[in-house]
Amino acid sequence: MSKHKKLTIESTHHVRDTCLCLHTQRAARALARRFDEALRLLEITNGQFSLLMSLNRLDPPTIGNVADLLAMDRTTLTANLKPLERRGLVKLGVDKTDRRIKRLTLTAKGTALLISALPVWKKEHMALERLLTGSDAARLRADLRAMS
Amino acid sequence: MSKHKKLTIESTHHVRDTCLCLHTQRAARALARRFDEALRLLEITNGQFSLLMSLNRLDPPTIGNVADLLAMDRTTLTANLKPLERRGLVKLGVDKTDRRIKRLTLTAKGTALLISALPVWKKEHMALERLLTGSDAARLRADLRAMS
DNA sequence: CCGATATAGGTTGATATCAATATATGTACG
DNA sequence: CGTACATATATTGATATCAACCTATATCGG
Repeated sequence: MSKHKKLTIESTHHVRDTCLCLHTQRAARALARRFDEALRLLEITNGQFSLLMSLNRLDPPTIGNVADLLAMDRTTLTANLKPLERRGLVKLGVDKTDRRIKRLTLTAKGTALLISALPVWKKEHMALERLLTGSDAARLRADLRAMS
Repeated sequence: MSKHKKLTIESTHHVRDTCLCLHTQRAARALARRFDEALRLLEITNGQFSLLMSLNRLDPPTIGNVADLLAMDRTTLTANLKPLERRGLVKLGVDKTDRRIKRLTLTAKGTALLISALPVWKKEHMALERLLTGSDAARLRADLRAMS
């Protein structure tokens, strides 16, 4: 009996209109394109910007630290670091007391890049927030965090 | 003068805490993992589920139609269709009156797959919504659409 | 009909994403 | 001390993502 169910157009519309995963993937793609475009002159992507930014700490973070912060698989982060290391924006060093651990540090070049990227981010983010008039950006962020 | 600015920890924290692009990418990764995991037994990913679902229409959509709906680059969609076509879930046909256009249709196998995926999606989505207690899911969806 | 332009889609190359799996190092217990 | 377990990271293979560029088809103006 249940094998012979039909797939109605209505159930498709319901998924399409309510699925928070789909809505989030859509927004993620659109926002990635928007910020990639804004940052293009600096030759970094939105993801590289966020990753580099997360390395600006007093104590150099580990791969695991950053992967957790970005809600990203550790192996994805390993892959993402490669082009940044190749370009001399990031340096990987082994921890002194635990040789399993790698410490990630921004190079001077990486820091300089972030300094010039900051106003670009600021401008683009203000433009983005203007799309949310009537909405509370803080609540949106809280919801996104709750789903992460 | 402005060349010698410093990159403060505070500005890093500000970006990290407010950037809607970063928050959305994080949530998108986490939600993708969550739904990929739920759908694993059916051997489809969240993106394949959304893509297949968007083909359930009376008039078979074109590549461009679906790419717009998913806020996805046309060339990405072309790539995503390949494994689905290989597995016999989707069929690509040329439009009769305009031979530039391809029409995408679900096969019987694709439809059957969606029918068994629907309750999985429903269960997982309800669990997700429970993470948003105290928030309005409709407003969250509206905000995500506004940024797309 | 023909040349210019526009539209639909595909191809290539780089990076991104993750599961499954493997290696290396550290820790705890017997 | 040494074996078992745990932790941190890397490698591989598949798919996802997009920009830049390319091809094929349609349409429009003359």
